[in-house]
Amino acid sequence: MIKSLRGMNDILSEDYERFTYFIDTATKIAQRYGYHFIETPLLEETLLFKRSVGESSDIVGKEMYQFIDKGENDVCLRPEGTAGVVRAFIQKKLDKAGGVHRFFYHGPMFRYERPQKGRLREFHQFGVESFGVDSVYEDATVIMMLADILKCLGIDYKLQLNSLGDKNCMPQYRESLVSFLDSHEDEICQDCKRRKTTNPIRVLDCKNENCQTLYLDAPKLLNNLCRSCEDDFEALKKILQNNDIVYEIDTNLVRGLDYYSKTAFEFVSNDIGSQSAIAGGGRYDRLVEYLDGRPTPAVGFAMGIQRLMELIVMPEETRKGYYIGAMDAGAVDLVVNLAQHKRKTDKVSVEYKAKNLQKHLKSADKANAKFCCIIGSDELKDETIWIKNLENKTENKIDIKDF
RNA sequence: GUGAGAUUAGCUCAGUUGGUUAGAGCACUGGUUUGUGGUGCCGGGGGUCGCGGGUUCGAAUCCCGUAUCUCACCCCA
Repeated sequence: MIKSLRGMNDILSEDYERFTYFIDTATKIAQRYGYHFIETPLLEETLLFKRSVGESSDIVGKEMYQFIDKGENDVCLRPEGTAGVVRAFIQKKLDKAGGVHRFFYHGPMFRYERPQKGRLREFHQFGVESFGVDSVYEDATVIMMLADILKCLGIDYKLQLNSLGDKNCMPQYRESLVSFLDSHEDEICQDCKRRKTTNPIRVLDCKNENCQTLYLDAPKLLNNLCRSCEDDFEALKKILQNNDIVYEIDTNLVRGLDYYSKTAFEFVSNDIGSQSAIAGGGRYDRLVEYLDGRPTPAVGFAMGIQRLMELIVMPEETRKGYYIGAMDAGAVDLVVNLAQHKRKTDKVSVEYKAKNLQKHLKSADKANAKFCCIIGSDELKDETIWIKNLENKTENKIDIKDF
């Protein structure tokens, strides 16, 4: 038997119901906030991700599905969604056009990782990107939209907030952190020694207990923000408070991708195993110019659909449509004919075999139909059809021509 | 990429110190005087016990390899 590749799953039946319910809900809410759908290719030039996500990240360093195509282009399957959207934004010259552009997207992403609960090699993200607004109100609005989506799906979450500073304060902070790490070189773990050179900020969310105790004395991001970053962060907290969004500050929250600045946030859940992040995002004011566009402020988020799936509270299922069957073999042709007619407007399931009433009612019930419609020998004779409403248990006979 | 555990019917799982034709519940299907469903009764189909080797008179059971899933690390949505 040929099986799907490791970490790549089919989505069907109940999963598909949940999946589309999520997409529909998130789409509806994003549109309320003025976002428009954008579809970008699954395959992009490798350089795009190297320059946006960053070579120091694990995603680019070891998790990309990268290969040389028949035209000898170095390409890879997208490991995340933002880079492609930014590329499209620049390619369509929207950066030069000015104004505000808000996009949402959803689709498969690919990372060559060891799969486990809530982590697949092919997984689906829903995300939004807002271009051209530098106001911190936009950061807050993006967070509130995400909160709206989760609330609408009945998902419990915790929101963690941090500010990563900008080009004025981040490099300075990075330096002071590195010199702090230098002075404790002998005490930090192997991973942190590696991070010190590749991506020093990442030491902050090291899971090692020794490291964490040590870093209590390390310089804090939030204490080293420049004036404008500081003001924005204060404003952000206030806006969220005014709009009843509960959050907690986590000075060690570092996003894994290089392009973030200022606002960084993560929505987490305790109910999905060790992969607790269900959505993450932040501001990335420098990314557009990194990718050769005109400098454009931007903010966005992405959520992992598979991680949300089992948390989604689905609306109660209601009976829908018709079940049509015959109790007399001679009525089957008529029943199929009536079903075709009814299908122009309603969901219909037909039973091709003649059965007794009890069997039909059971099947209709199983099919979750609202009406069970039967033609037996009596009905065949007087050209009527027997209809029972399975919700309120009322039944009646009507002329076939009125069905 | 590293370490640990798991894998038996469509699904959830039993299966004794290795011993005849590997079981249950649910699901599917047929029948139950062909007119009343979501909990009646009786029957039926369905498994190369993940895959490949090995030990043994004999392996679902023990050993080795391998694939996949799960968990932890790493990292992230």
